[in-house]
Amino acid sequence: MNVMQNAEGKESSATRSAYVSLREMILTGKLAAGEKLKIEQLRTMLDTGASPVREALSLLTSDMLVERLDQRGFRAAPANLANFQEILGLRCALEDMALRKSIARANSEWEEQLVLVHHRMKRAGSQNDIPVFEAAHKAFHMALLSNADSPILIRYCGQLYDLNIRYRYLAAAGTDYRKRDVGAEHDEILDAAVRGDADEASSALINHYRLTGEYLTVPLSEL
Amino acid sequence: MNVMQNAEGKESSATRSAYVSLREMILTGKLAAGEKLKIEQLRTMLDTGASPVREALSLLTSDMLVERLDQRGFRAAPANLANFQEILGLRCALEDMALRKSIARANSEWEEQLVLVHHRMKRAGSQNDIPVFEAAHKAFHMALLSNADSPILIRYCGQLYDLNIRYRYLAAAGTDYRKRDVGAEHDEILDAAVRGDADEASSALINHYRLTGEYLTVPLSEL
DNA sequence: TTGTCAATGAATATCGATATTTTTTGATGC
DNA sequence: GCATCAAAAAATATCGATATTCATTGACAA
Repeated sequence: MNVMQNAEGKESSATRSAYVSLREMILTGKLAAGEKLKIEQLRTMLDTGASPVREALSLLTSDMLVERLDQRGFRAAPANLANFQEILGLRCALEDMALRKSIARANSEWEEQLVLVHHRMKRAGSQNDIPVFEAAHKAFHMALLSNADSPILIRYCGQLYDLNIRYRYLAAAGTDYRKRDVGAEHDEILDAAVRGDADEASSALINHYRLTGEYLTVPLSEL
Repeated sequence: MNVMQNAEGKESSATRSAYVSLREMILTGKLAAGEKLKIEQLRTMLDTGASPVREALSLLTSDMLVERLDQRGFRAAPANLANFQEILGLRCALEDMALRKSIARANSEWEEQLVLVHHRMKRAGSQNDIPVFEAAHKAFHMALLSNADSPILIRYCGQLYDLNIRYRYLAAAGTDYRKRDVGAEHDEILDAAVRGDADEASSALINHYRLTGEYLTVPLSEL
């Protein structure tokens, strides 16, 4: 008894379950930015012991989603406009680096992977399945960088991606994407990447981020 | 009873003590790269309970000094030449960014801080007090970046600095610094930074790293 | 009023024991 | 010999209880 299972039915530890759940709750804002995270409260919430909760929170520290205050427990990482803008700027710089490295090492296998992941994202988008689209969207962006042969850089980009997601949820109420054709932006990035045009791909990617940034800055300025 | 104390006599938690000790042991190679980290072994080694050890190891995951294998415990992060070269390259890119931002926002307070920290480093160097010099050296390099107003970038640079230190220890046996005048390299960086010459400061800094990289690559190529 | 301090309540951190999982060992059959 | 699989051993992961620390409250004195 007491064996945890993940989505695919594979067994998983209580710590990992807690990690995944807490991560989700922080990213989507179910646990608010800056909020104190009490062990007991989370323990009952997730129906598990204190040890897995503490360990999961310690792990979330890596992702900059949780802060650890010595002898004073944990809290969800605070959110504010300056932090958002820093994340946006770093993403542009680091993903530019990673994308250029990826393109410099381009091969047909990577290009095929890109096309595939892009197709899945489009399909999920047309079916209006938000959670699936979100996963596919991240997969697409990470696939663009995946060929850079630089695990640490990829790790940083992934972290920043998630931190950015969080602000999307924070600003969700005031956001209006209607004036944007996000699909076209993605197409442009994909085309340039497959074509091997690093400058074009990078500027399309950065443009994609800057636009998102502008959309989010207004609602976030109230933080 | 059972109150932990840190160097300054201030109280500290068992988890923090374990974190600091384990970090030190991994950075200096007392715990070898790739080595399995058994809880029981560390528990007796640090004379503390299993919970603080586990939590400390989870925290060290943030720093990429420890890997967590689900249901299979922890291990010290592996080390190899490719990893070292990635770290070196990323340091050059990220510290270049941070240094330029720092210089762009230069003010007299920051410049004074630089001069002060540089002085302390020189003094420690002339006194041949290795541990103090190491701390002062890190303080100098971080001070160069500290004015960038970009906490996440600083965090990344600090992580990469520590990861790099680890390779210095790994390669220590075969390293020979005699042909280098590291002090002069530092002076050059400081001068350019205080002068506000970003291009000069950045190239001096990168040169400093590249030289270190060359010195270390030979002994590390046996890994 | 304001500041200090002790007492109380709440939450964190840690321990020791146990359940669970992985790894090793060794017996068995091919 | 070599693969397979069950039992034993080792290590991890988790629980429940307790010790420790932090936060709050209210009395008392300046």
